[in-house]
Amino acid sequence: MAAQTQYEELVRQLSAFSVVKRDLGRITPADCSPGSAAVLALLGRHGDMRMSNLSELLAVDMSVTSRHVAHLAERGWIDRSPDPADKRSRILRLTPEGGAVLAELSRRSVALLAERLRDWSDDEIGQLIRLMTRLRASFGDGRTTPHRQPPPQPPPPPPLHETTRTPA
Amino acid sequence: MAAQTQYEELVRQLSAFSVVKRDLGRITPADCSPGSAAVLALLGRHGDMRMSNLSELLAVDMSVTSRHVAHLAERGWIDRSPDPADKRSRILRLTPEGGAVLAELSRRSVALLAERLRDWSDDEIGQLIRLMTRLRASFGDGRTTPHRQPPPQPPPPPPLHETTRTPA
DNA sequence: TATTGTTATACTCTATAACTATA
DNA sequence: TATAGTTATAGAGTATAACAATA
Repeated sequence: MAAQTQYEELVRQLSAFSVVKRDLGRITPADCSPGSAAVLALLGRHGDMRMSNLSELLAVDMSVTSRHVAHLAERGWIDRSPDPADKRSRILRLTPEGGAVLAELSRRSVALLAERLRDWSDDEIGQLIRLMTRLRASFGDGRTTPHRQPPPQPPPPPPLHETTRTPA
Repeated sequence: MAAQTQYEELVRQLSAFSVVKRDLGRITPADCSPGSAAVLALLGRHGDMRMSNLSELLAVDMSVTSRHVAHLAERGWIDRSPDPADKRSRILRLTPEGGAVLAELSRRSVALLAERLRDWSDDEIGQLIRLMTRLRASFGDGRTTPHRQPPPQPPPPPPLHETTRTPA
């Protein structure tokens, strides 16, 4: 059980943390909002999936996911094919064009982080990732989510879809 | 220099981290948005200050601060008195009513965190706070310019344009 | 001329609710 | 009846730009 001061400090850090996200969100390519970028990244990382699955990974309502996906589909960056097993569902898939956008996106964010985290050691970054992952699990789990994931496991970068990953 | 995989994983964590903030933002008292709550917390923590100072602590544009502050002032939770030393400035001060709201706010957020972080040790929480603080510093500090920097990039013209979603 | 703060405007993200089409 | 997904609407956060008052 932590001290109250610690909790209040954590609240403060969380409250002010948006600045990091905002900064990172500025590098998205034209016509690709940070929200859409997150969709591309998840599709590149986990491969094809359904709306509901994506929605869960994004931890937002499906209506939100739907809009981001529609935006990307309009630009030809992802594909929505009907699920033969359930005609209500649609399978989302990154297109080659979407893969290119994702690659550029990835390049830019890695470049930004490499510059910002110049002074960080691998171990420190690893610790931060681990703790953030765990915090998300502590929050996202016990509530709205009808689905539990084995939490403290930053999913290893899974296989990318064909033309997706930045080769660099 | 960290591995690219680490950077990409960190991007993923940052992208998904909003869920924690959203969850925490749900506990604010009536008429007090998360943004306004942050203002109350900073005034309670640092004492009286000017708009510009508050704006810097919040790490948002002063126009944003101005709106939050106006909201709180309308409710009598903070006070805006003219600065005798500089008539352009206004000194912000928490009122007793504002202090009460802040106390309730604090109570609720601490309660929420205590529940969510049931399994965390003091040390782990301390580490998370330390790393988040450092990450914020790495981002917010090096450059006060929240603007696009065309810095060390005289690179091969990528297939995508710079982000210009919110042009002049 | 530069700075402090306010206001108007616009854009993104989000959830809720109503709706459709399947199951 | 319940579920997958879409759309409309509303609320919060933010930045930019134009403006007022003062330095």
